[in-house]
This record gives sequence, structure tokens and C-alpha cells, in this order.
Amino acid sequence: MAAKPRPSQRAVPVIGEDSRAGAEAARLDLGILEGHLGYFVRRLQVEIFQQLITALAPFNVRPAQFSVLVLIERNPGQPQAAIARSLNIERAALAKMLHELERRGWIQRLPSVDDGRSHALFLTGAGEDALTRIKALAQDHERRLERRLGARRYRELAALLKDFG
Amino acid sequence: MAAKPRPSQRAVPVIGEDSRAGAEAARLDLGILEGHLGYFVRRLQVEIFQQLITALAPFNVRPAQFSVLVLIERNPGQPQAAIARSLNIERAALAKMLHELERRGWIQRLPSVDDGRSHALFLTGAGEDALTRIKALAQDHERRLERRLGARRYRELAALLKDFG
DNA sequence: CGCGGATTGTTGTCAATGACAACATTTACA
DNA sequence: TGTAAATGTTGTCATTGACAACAATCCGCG
Repeated sequence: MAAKPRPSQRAVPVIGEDSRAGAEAARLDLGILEGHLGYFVRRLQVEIFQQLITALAPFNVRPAQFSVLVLIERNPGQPQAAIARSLNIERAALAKMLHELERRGWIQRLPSVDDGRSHALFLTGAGEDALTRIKALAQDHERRLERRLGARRYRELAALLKDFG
Repeated sequence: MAAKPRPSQRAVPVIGEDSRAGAEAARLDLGILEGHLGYFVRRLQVEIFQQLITALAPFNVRPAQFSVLVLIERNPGQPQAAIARSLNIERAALAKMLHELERRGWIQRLPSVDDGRSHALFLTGAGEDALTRIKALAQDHERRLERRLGARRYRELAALLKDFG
């Protein structure tokens, strides 16, 4: 059986193509993706995280680790399950992460006085020092993001998202 | 050497804790995370993707595959590199994804008439049929998202993000 | 008190993903 | 022409998320 008729490779003649050779590659038509909020949220999130990971690279800290450290600092003595619930991460994933943070000497787990099953989480002195510096790097990153988005868009986005959460 | 003095496990007496047993677990203080736009963008993105993956489960299609199909439909005959650039995914990752889509009989790759290195990408008839149904599922998902966010917040978020992109 | 169910922390596995490097082929340009 | 760049492909590596299973412990109820 013969192959189906080959569709024209010029059916859509590259709308808006820049005829100058060497120009930046033309962006394609996103079609229905333009109507999907998740597409844009995803792109923004990926860009923000890439830059944040770069910003935190001096301490070799991932965004998830950063958020865990912040929650322990602000909520000392809480058990792992409370941290995991508040950050929407699995207990299993948090347990592995905490092993690493403990290995670095940034946190300590003490047996809970209230509940024999749970561990009370605290930052160590070294953890507090490290987190202070890490938070400064994260703040720098946030300022860059604000400049990148424009102060007005940044402010409106933050208001919408916080109001929603 | 003695253990360092154990910090009080009641340093912060669980602000706003609900004294009723069995109530939903109290949310912890997010601290500086409240000032990081990326935290909220991430949470929204994860929620949207989880729901979208569920919505597309009948076709066993992932969001990335969906976006690739849409771009091929709207830009038939384009080479892989153009798709990859437009979606911010690696050529290597796209190549693997296209193998799977080709295996399902949804796309075909024809040798480009212009460039001996590249493949011109097209949907097959089956691919068009599948994508039509997949887009309908994605639209249902988008409507649910609009209800979840509230029509006004949805509209404002979409405007801000599109304007930015 | 004793028991069953729920919770906590842990370990292990599995699949999916992203980031890289390397490569052959082909094109573009100086 | 010859050198650099682009394209598609393969393979590897580390990371991640989602699950299941497990021991220890707590809770509620008879």
C-alpha cells in the first residue's frame, strides 16, 4: 500500500518568519496552549527555580531544602509530619532530605517529649548561621525576579497568588 | 561531652493551634517563604499539573506530550529543533518523546526537503483524532481550574502571565 | 485493661525527568 | 574549500515523585 499523500511542508508558511538569516529562531504558534494557564505558570516556575538554584549554588542547597530549613527555623520542635504536610511533600521524601541536612550538621532531631513516635526538629547553631546566609542569597534572587517581572507585575502576581493560597 | 542544652520544645507554642482534637492539622508558619513568589507559583503549578495529568489519564498523555502534539498540529512540517526551542525542552528529550508518539501512530517524521539533517513533523490522521479528544479533556480541565481560582483571579493571572511571556 | 485502627518515621523500589556528553550527518559561512 | 555550527540520536547519571511495606507508638472504645 502506497504511503498516504505527503502533506505540503509549506501548509503554514512559518507565520511571522524573519527573512534575515541569522536572526533569532522564529517562535512557533502555541495554538491552544495560549488558553491554558498552566502552560504559563509552568514556564514561569521553571525559570524562577533555575535562577534560584543558581543563586543558592554556593551552599549547594535545593529549593525544597531551603523551604524545609525555613519551616524548622520558624517552627522549632515540630515533628516531621507537620513539616511535610505544610509543604506538601511526602513524609518519605522529607525523611531522606533530613538525613542529608543532619549529615551537614544543620539540623538535629530530638525525641519528642509528647509523642514517642515523632522527632522534634531544630536547627543547630551551624544551621542557623547557614540559613541566615542562604536567606540573604534568596532575597537577592527575589529582587532580581522583581526586576525581571517589573515591579507592578511582581506585586500583582504576589497578591493574586497569596490571596489564593 | 554533654549534649548541648536541649532547646525548649515549646519555644513557639504552636501559634493558632486549634485545641479541638481531631481538627485538621494546623498549618505552620511559612516565614520568609511568604515573601517568595516562586513558592506560590510552584504550589499552583504542581496542583494544576496533577489535575491535568488526571484529566488526560484516559489517553495516557503527559502535559509535555500534549504540548508537543499541539505545536505539531499548529505548525506542521517543522523540524524537531524548532519545537524544542519553542517549548524550552531539550532536543534529546524531544527525540525520546517523539519515538513514543510515533510508536503510538500519532505523528510521522518525513525527511525535510529543505534540510537533509532535519525531520519534518506531522500529525497522522489518528494523531489528529486523538488530539481533538485530548484537547477537549484539557478544556474541561481548564474550566475546572477557572472555577477553582475564581473567574476574576483566573482572568487576571492569565493576563499577567501572557503579557509577561 | 486490651485490642484494633491510625499515625509516625524509615527503607526500598520503580518509573519519569533533566542535564550532559558524545557522535554521525549535514549545512552555512568565511 | 575547509572550519564551525546545527540537527537528530543515543547513552549515562543524578534527582525526583509516587508507592508499598514495615516497626514502633499512640488513640479510642468496649
